[in-house]
Amino acid sequence: MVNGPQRVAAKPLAVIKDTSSSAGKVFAKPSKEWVIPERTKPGRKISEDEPDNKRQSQNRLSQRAHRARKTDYISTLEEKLRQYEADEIHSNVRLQEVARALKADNERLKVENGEMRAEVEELKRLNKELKAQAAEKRGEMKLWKTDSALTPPLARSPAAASSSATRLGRTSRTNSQASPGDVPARRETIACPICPDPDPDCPCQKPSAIGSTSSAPLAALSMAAKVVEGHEQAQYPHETRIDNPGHCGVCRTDAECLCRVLDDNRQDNEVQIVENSIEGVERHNDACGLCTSASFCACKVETSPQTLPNETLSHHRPAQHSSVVIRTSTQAVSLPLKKNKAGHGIKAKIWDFVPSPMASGLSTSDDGFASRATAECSGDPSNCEVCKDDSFGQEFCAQLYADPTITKPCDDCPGNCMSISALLCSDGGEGSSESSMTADQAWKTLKAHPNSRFAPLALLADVVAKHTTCVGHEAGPSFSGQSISSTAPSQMASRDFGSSPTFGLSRGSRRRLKVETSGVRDALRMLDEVMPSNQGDEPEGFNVKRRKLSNGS
DNA sequence: CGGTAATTCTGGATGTTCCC
DNA sequence: GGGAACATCCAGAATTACCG
Repeated sequence: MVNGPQRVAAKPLAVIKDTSSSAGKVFAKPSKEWVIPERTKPGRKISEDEPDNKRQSQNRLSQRAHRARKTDYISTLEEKLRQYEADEIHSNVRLQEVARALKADNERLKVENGEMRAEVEELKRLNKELKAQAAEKRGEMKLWKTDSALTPPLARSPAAASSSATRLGRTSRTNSQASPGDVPARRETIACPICPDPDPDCPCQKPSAIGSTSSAPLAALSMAAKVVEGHEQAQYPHETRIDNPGHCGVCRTDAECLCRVLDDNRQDNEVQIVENSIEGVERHNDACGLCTSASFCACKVETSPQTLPNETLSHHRPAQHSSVVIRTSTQAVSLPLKKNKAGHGIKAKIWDFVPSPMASGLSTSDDGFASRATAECSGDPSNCEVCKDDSFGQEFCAQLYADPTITKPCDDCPGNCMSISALLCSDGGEGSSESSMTADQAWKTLKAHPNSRFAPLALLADVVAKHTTCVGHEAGPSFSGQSISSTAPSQMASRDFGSSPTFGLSRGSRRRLKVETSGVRDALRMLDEVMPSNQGDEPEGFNVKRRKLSNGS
């Protein structure tokens, strides 16, 4: 019977959750020994009489099997649906957390961007002012040259001129050509309203005399140039700057040069690059449902990492730009359609069920399907390929191995396998008459029960452990999924199992546990008695009427 | 509260299709 | 052709709603 355990089991009317345990474990206890009359099964009774012919008998059995498969298929689909819904909720919560973090990050970056843009604007304004002052000064000097035929003040004192010109980043052609020892054929003089043809030795030609009138702007210019130079040096520390305004190596004056035009545009370009980068990302995709068109969102990073120039952002904020990797459990796993055996024209069996990777607790490989579909639960939580991604399997195996009844060494076991118990080990070996299954089959069977989520796994593990027998161990890498050679207990005697924390087996070896089906039945019976904490998990129309107790309550 | 019809659930019987 | 799988129909038992 497919639904046999649900029907046969007596359901407790109430359970008391004892939360007084210091370990925080919750054990369900019935408030009393309820004796509920077994409800008669509705519907047509199964006929006891043997069919007349073979065909009739075959069809009857076939139809029963077919209905069992159908029911199992539907229940499995319902379980998958519940898991998908639970995972969807979980992933949505995580996505919202990521969205909140990214939004805060975005706001912070916006503020920083605004500050930086203001700073750039300020520097550009200052740069223009300095250029205007320099141009004005040049025009003034030209005027002096042409109109008064007088030498500019800068040229009168080689030291002062050199100093000022050096600070301005340029060198006077006159001074660079004249060595200190040379006597110029005609010294350029400063125009003097008193001396029509001033003598170079005249006090009016002394630099100090004119310094008060003309060197002040130059000093300010020099100071401003230092400010700009310092800023540029800080902004482009990797560049070696030549000590002149045009650092291209070609220009020697402060006239228009391509290198300075490029310098002026560089700051604007830096800002523009960042803006274009972000806009490019924004234009790409905003279909996650959380982001707005003007916001930075992980979905854009996730979908188009190539559109985000990492070097640009990391150049500006390498330590603050948080990288976000979203890995939700509800990533679309494309389940391959079941292929016909011959590839065409062969009808697949309707109720054959291919367990999904999620439902079976297996992770997906690159091809999107279970790569460990043939893996088996070893029963050892520290050495199990199947359970390592399955919380139910991990917890159950951990409880199973933590059970005090199975940590007791077994003196009688020929392989020192630390069997479940001496009693079970002595008579529950390979030759046991009790029908049995592997640990893998046991926990899969238990997990398939609808109430497995609400069950106290410690109790389940305890029940199973009392019906579990060690039948030897398997050597070899259990994670590889390759065939593992079993070792007879008699062959295990010479092995050293003493050093491993997991039952004395070295990593890569695993025990072979045989679980009696009676133990699994007991556990299933326990699961039948577990009252789901949330009745809303029950699928609609799922035998709601049959839940009514026959005692009239 | 008892009777009754409607509904639901379950299983058997039969026919069809497809594969080996 | 035999057998398996499936769909469909039908019967039987239990449950439920309704009414007098």
